[in-house]
Amino acid sequence: MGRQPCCDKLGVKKGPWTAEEDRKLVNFILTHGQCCWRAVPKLAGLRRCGKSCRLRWTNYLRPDLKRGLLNEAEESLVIDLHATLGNRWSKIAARLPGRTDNEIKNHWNTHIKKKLIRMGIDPVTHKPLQEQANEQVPSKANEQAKFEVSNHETPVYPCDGSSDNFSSPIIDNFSTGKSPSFDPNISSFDDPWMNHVRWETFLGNPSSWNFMFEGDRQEDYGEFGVCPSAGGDPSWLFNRESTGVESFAQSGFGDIDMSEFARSANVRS
DNA sequence: AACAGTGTCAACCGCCATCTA
DNA sequence: CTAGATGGCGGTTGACACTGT
Repeated sequence: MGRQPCCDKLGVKKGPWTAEEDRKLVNFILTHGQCCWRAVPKLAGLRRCGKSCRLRWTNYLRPDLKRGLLNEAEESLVIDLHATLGNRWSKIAARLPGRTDNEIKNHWNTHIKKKLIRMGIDPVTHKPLQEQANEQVPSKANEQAKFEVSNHETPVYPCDGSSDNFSSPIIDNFSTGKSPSFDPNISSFDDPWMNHVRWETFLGNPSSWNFMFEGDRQEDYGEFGVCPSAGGDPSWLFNRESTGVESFAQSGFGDIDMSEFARSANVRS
């Protein structure tokens, strides 16, 4: 009846992942693709729960991830999207190529929330904080907020639909179906790893999957795994059926013509 | 130098909708 | 049809780093 449990609770390791575990997981996924997470730990030789493997992959190891803090455009976009979507981080993340829901959630809680409060905006409702605050003698925080608003390079737009004049290049791009932060003609990957695995490199030339990490990742990982199989078939990147959701190539490079993508990678669609 | 307080973020927890035997 | 597993999601935690006293 039903399915088998996702993992044997006994003997399952928890806590931070080691470089060795990361290497095993990445090697496994590059070889077999994202399929049944329940089977991943066993097949990859990991004493981890499948759920933990999925999380580690999606939040940290996926090659299409951007690293580092969100830039101003991304931050503004998150604020705009949060105004309409609320705490649906996965939905918000889907609009920001290379960013994960966890990352956005963390950034919201540690940076944006405080920034909005300093600016006198309720981070939940996106409306100005209570009128009583305005009636009080301007506090230091309010003065600071005014200063920040007047000096903010990326204006904070009203998000409650109250302004008919509201126009954001970011949101405008969405209305036309264009991603605001990803231009396939320009390398938007400031991460050395991502630069290396840019599609024209690793899809067009799968043998290039053998590489060394650069910069700070090198000491953690050393030599990366090999290209999936001798043939280097990257079709798993496009295998929607296997996961039931968009693979990372599709979700991460959402605006690229994936049929062209697939053709160049000799992948059956 | 030692300690406390604060910030950051990776990872876990628990819930829920969906899937499947 | 149903019980139970899976995958996904949002909330929370805890370890570590950093800063202030």
